[in-house]
Amino acid sequence: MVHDHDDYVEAVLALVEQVPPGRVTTYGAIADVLGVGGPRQVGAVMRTHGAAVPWWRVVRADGTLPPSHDEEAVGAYRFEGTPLLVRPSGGFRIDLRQAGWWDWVSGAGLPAPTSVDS
DNA sequence: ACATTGACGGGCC
DNA sequence: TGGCCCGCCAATG
Repeated sequence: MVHDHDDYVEAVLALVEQVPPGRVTTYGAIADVLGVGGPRQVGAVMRTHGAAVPWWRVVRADGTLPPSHDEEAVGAYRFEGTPLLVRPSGGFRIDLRQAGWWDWVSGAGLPAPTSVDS
């Protein structure tokens, strides 16, 4: 049960740890699974406790990179073979269509964000 | 109690 | 695709 602050933090980190290499999830998806709070709360947790988990596997809903440390994140993506979409503008973003992960062990049931489809 | 802020999201143009 | 605006939710000053 996610009642107090500490439990919430642990719940978030636990979900992030389940995301396998080469795949990513979003702040919103995590908030969705937890059923409480919102994407911003998840972001707040990652800001302070993200270092303890593979934070680069948590991106924004549009596939853009998590703020800061994008250099490190890119290295990790190349190493893990995370599907990326290169943009003419020079940057890139995660290809959520392929790398998206919302299939938590039996967190079950909670539907994937509709924004993820084609 | 009110205003501001943020590792966010979605609708619109 | 990209930028802008508004809604969200909790923490802070």
